[in-house]
Amino acid sequence: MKKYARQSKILELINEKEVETQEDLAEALKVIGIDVTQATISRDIKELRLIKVTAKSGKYKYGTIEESQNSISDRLVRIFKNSIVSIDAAMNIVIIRTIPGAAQICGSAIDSLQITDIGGSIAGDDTVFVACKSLESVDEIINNLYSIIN
Amino acid sequence: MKKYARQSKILELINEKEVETQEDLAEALKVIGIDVTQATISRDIKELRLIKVTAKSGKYKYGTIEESQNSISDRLVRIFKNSIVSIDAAMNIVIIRTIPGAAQICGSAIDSLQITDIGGSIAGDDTVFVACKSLESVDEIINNLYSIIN
DNA sequence: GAAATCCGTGTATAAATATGCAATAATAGG
DNA sequence: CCTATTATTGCATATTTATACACGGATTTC
Repeated sequence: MKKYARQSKILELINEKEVETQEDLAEALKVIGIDVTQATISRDIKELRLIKVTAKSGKYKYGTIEESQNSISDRLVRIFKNSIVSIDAAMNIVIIRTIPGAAQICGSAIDSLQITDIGGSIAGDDTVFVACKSLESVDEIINNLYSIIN
Repeated sequence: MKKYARQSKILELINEKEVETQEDLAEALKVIGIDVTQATISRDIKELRLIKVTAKSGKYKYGTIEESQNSISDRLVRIFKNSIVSIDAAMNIVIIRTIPGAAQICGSAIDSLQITDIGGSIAGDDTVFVACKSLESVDEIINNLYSIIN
């Protein structure tokens, strides 16, 4: 049963360097004396639940879910940036206008940020209403949102 | 700029049902009036940082990193199960024997479980030493480990 | 100890995904 | 309003990944 020793090595390898493809991985393994085909690696990767993520370079690389967690909200922030048209307020409601169809996703983005003093949000097609728990917190929340965009 | 509206829909779709391939996604989008090719979806998926995960059925499906977080340690537990040969103790050190080459990965598994009273662990090739903070906690920790295996 | 079963793997290939290039659309600058 | 620049997308295809099938070796069963 050499499978787990191999899988262990695979984890090591993808931690050490950016492995782009399963072929690459197969080659790297061959160097250290483990000789398997891409097919086997495909199966290992499935078992290990490894995922292909985009490295800083923009290239793909294999990684673990754990290590990718940092970049979670990253994604939302990026979408956020690109779809917000304006931010305004009416009493304790922050009104965010987005490009058409993007309100839902911006809503989720905001929710996932877990900003204190936000009671909740509701999103239509191009507008998100964010309910602030107090009038005092509105400005801060707006600033908070702006800071994400910039 | 219909891109973000589309990406928003993509997120909705993969939440609603198990989408296996990018082609499937393209078809589902077509149904709701969004007509794009697989190539575009590939790019969207890269931007959204969606990942292919194994659904309960064993099939692949697209998902977000967030939703896959539950299954994180899942993986480690599975490896754990399959590579542990024996668990024993010497004073405050729990000694875990694994199949050759699997000690490292088991060590990481244990670390990631964040069991209280474990000071740390060190792994060779087929043996892991787990340092318990007190003699009293040893039994409990061993039971803990056994329960994972079963 | 032969037969049946299971597991891990390679081979070959189908299936799925990523991408270079070109066209088009959106945006900005004057 | 026109031009330059940048973004978005499709098409075609290269690249990458998953898998059906077959096989060998272990393990179990009777």
